Amino acid sequence: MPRWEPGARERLQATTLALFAERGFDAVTVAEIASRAGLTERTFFRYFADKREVLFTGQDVFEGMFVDHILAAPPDAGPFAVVVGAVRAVATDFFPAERRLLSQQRQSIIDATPGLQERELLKLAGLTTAMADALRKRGTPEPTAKLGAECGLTIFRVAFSRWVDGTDGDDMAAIVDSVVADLRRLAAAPQ
Amino acid sequence: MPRWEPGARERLQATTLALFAERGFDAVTVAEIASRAGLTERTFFRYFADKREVLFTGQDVFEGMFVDHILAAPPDAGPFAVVVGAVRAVATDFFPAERRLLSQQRQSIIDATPGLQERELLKLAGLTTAMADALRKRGTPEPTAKLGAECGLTIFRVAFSRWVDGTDGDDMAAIVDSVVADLRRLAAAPQ
DNA sequence: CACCGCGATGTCAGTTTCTGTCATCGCTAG
DNA sequence: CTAGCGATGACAGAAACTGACATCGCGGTG
Repeated sequence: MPRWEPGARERLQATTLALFAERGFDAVTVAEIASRAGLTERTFFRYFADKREVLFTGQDVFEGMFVDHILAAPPDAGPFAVVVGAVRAVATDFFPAERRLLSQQRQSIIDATPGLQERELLKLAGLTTAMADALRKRGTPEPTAKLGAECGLTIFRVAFSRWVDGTDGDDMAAIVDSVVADLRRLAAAPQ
Repeated sequence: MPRWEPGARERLQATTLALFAERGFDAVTVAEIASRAGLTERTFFRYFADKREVLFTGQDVFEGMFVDHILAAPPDAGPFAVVVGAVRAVATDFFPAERRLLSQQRQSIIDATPGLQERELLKLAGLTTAMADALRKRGTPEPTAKLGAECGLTIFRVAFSRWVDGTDGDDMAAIVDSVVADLRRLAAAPQ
């Protein structure tokens, strides 16, 4: 028989989510998480850089989806259209209606704790630089690449928060389209 | 004679900035800051909520400038124009050419440390919600208010980073205008 | 089969950030 | 003169992390 139960990382993550949801980020100690997962505090920190990071694993995969979509877009498409397409595609793939309750629970944990909001914002900032890099790789020049990536993030953020709220339907793609339309109308308004 | 030297807060802030610039955020302990300022660690935490917060004092004043400009705009102006006007005005008032080197030094400290970037992003997120609230107070309806505020932040961020880089001239207002033009062109492009 | 080394985990000690609580003592109001 | 206020110190302690080394199943090698 193996020396330890397998799946340490998964156990740690599950325990963490449960405890955060139950009592809030601040009231949960790493020692407690580890103990409930049948592990040691030290082992927790071998898997996760810090207590917050548990909620943000797989960010690189997420980022990669955006980047892949941007790089795979037709070469003659404009940067705004490319970014919007990537956001719509990822939004649809990554956030099906079944996932809404899970996202909602995760988001309510984050929204309740400034420290977790900070981490989320940092990850999203990483996403914009990844998108800007991808745009640049396609030939988009510099002021526009950064700006396009920021717009993409804005669209994503606004759409995601509306989707999680659940007040307007469940269709993430439709919400994205609606936000894009709002944004274009807004920026097109006469100065 | 008074029991203690006056200006504890200012001493702490000055010492902190100097030490961060000299050796980096991580290599400086709060105990050391306090000791160099002739105070105690405990007193440091009475003035600043945490070690990072020293770099972000006066954020409420900064936020207030944006809000005031938004609320003072002519009632018939569109949300995008209002936000752009506020960004341009604050940018001009708050970031004169003389301040560039100071901003540059501060920013290089922040950019060198993820923890400080997190805090900066949180403060900027607070700025957008403040701007969105101000827009709403003017009568801008909900999807647009949030979106307008996000656009304002995007413009500010991009313009500020260009200004700090110093590659294109020193005139913050001109940079803001250029970024706004880029953004409008970007969003206006055919899908 | 015996052995050896790898890899995941444990153990322990230590640093640093941050908090609660109470003591100190100039200054100011009455 | 005295009482209390307000800024600071002193101290203890929790909790988040880190570094160094020990443990020991397992898998491969001879």
